[in-house]
Amino acid sequence: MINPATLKDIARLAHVSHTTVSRVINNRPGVRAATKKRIMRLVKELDYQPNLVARSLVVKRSKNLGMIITTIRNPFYLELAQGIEDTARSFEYNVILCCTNHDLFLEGEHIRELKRRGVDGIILTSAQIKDGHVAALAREGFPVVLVNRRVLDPDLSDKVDYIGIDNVKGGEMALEHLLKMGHRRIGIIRGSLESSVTVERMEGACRALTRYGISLEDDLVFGGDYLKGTGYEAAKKFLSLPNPPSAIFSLNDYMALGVYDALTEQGVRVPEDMALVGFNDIEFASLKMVGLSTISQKKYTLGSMAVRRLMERIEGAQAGREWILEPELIIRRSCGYTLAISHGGLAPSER
Amino acid sequence: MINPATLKDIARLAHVSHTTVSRVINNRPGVRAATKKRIMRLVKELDYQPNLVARSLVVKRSKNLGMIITTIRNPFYLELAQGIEDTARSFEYNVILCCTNHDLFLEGEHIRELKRRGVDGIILTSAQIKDGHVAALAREGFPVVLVNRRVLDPDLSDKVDYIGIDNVKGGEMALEHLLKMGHRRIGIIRGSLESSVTVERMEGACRALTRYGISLEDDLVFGGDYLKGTGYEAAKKFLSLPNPPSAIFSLNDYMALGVYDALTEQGVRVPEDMALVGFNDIEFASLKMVGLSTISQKKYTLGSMAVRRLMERIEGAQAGREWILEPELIIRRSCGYTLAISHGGLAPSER
DNA sequence: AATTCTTATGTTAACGTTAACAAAATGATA
DNA sequence: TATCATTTTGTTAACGTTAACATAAGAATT
Repeated sequence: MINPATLKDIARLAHVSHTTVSRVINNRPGVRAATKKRIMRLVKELDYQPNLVARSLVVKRSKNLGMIITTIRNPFYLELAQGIEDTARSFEYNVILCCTNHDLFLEGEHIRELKRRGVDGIILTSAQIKDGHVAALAREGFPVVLVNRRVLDPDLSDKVDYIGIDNVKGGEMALEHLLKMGHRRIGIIRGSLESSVTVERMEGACRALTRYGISLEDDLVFGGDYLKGTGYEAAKKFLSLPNPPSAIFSLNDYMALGVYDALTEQGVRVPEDMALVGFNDIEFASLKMVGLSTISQKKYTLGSMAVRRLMERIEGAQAGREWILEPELIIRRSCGYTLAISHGGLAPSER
Repeated sequence: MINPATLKDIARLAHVSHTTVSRVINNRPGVRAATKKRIMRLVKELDYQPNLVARSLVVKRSKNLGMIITTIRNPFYLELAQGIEDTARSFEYNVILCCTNHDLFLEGEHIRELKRRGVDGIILTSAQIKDGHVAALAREGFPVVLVNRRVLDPDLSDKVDYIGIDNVKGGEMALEHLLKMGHRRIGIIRGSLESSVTVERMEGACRALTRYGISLEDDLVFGGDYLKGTGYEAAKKFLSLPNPPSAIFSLNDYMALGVYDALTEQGVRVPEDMALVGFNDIEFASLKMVGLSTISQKKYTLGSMAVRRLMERIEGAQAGREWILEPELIIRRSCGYTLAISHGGLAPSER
């Protein structure tokens, strides 16, 4: 591997100082046209590529940002990541990918590493409700933007940015929809309580239940980790109940995949024998053969907005803003609504 | 944001030279225990974090690697990416994520950018059969490892590393399986011919066809881009044929999703009315409600091996090796095999 | 032609590390 | 106690840039 040409190499060949070359490279004014041309020719000829690590060192900007997500396996993060990557590139930023695998310790390690690497900012989607790492970053004013999950700490609200959707409303919409269709025993599958998303969606679900005068039954709530396996186990447990639910609300779509697996295995039909509503609207949900009703959020937009906001922060903007997008109920087959309609009517409560 | 402590800060406070501090940080021998302890205490106290960009500049190693993929939307790359990320971290490497969106120009841009950033090596999954960017990297001896897709250029075979599976065999297995089950008109959906994967899998498919004395019909081959939409269009086209195929081989699973969409839309049952075999075994394929028969490859392993090999290359190993893993036929519902079995027999040709 | 203003270029230092070498301090040996 | 070997520490330069300031060369004004 040949050593790439440096500013000084070009300077020597062009009989100018390296500063002049630097000026040309960054096309700053104050260089005679002839000199500029001579230098440019050499730049082309030697295929000069500026050494960004050297530049980073002096300008104290790496044009790198860190993206911390729990696991890339969850398709939800795909679209988010795409929004982040695309938008970052449009700002000439590169993205360093970090997965925490739901491990708070690893999150800390990654943050430390990213700071050592001199990233200009971090987009973090793995925040926990009480998250010391995020708190520390926020307090020192390091540019972070939380996406999807947030920290719930009033002290921090003016020190950290957040972009997400109204999860309470989303949870409420999902449950309300099932309740409207006449379901009264509804199984709820949630992920970790350390995620604000869980708390908020549960809160929404409870609101809807309360409005219908129903209280949350312990047996009908299954807690896990937002991965497919949790959905599978939850569904199996629900089915084994003496009085199983007639509908399931899975707090994310990825777990709903597991629900489908368990139901298919036991010959339980969706939506005839069991209605199902998910959350996030991952690509899978929209497949015709699946038709998972779900609460949709604009994942790409979320990622894109997060990067844009991060850029503002890097440019010095004050922290402490938040953007809450609207969730949307997407009705497909799995909730049974379309079926009810085509059978010429809704459940009793709707008539 | 407070400026982080530097070596010199610590040196000043510890009344030693910064070199001594550097020695302690990198725990090199030749520092008195007492001095070391004094420095260590300060390191802890000030929460000193070495500036990796400064270090990179002098040691000429960034401990960063670039991962270039076509699009993170294709679930195939998820698992691959995970293998890469996990393994990279185990070597204390960070991964810079780059998506080409199937654009060769963008691939070039990314490579250039990564080199400017001083990555130690690149893992590239977006190679085209004739790929000038890869060729250039290979010729200058830059550490690259190709995964999944390769360049087909005899001049380069001793200059570039490749890790993939035997796609010819995979294609052959898929088609042979369908042929064995009695199918004689088989629609084939392929992605871009610029990908070696396409050429190889097609080659395998043809071999199987030839063995059965069948020639490839133009109408039964649909070319696209390995994304879902292609599968959808292809299936619709096949169905509109005066004499539609009885089976479809989709060269990847992601397109098979589109096939399902089209078939479901038109009320064509899988596998009763149309058998279907995919390739890659993405998570979706294994869902019980889907049961997509497919050719499996160990995606995580591929990624992991690629990183390990890249590390060897960075340490100076000679280029020019390749690893070809074995594909595996995964029989699920969509190919109709299990159905045939349960009906007490196979298609005529198998009896 | 001398003076001022402007434009073009150069010199030097800095960024935070590591590396090569030099020097000082310590311990062992005579 | 002087000498040498060894251990510990320090000095300086380098990595490839940009930034601040200084200087030189031209052009414009008197």
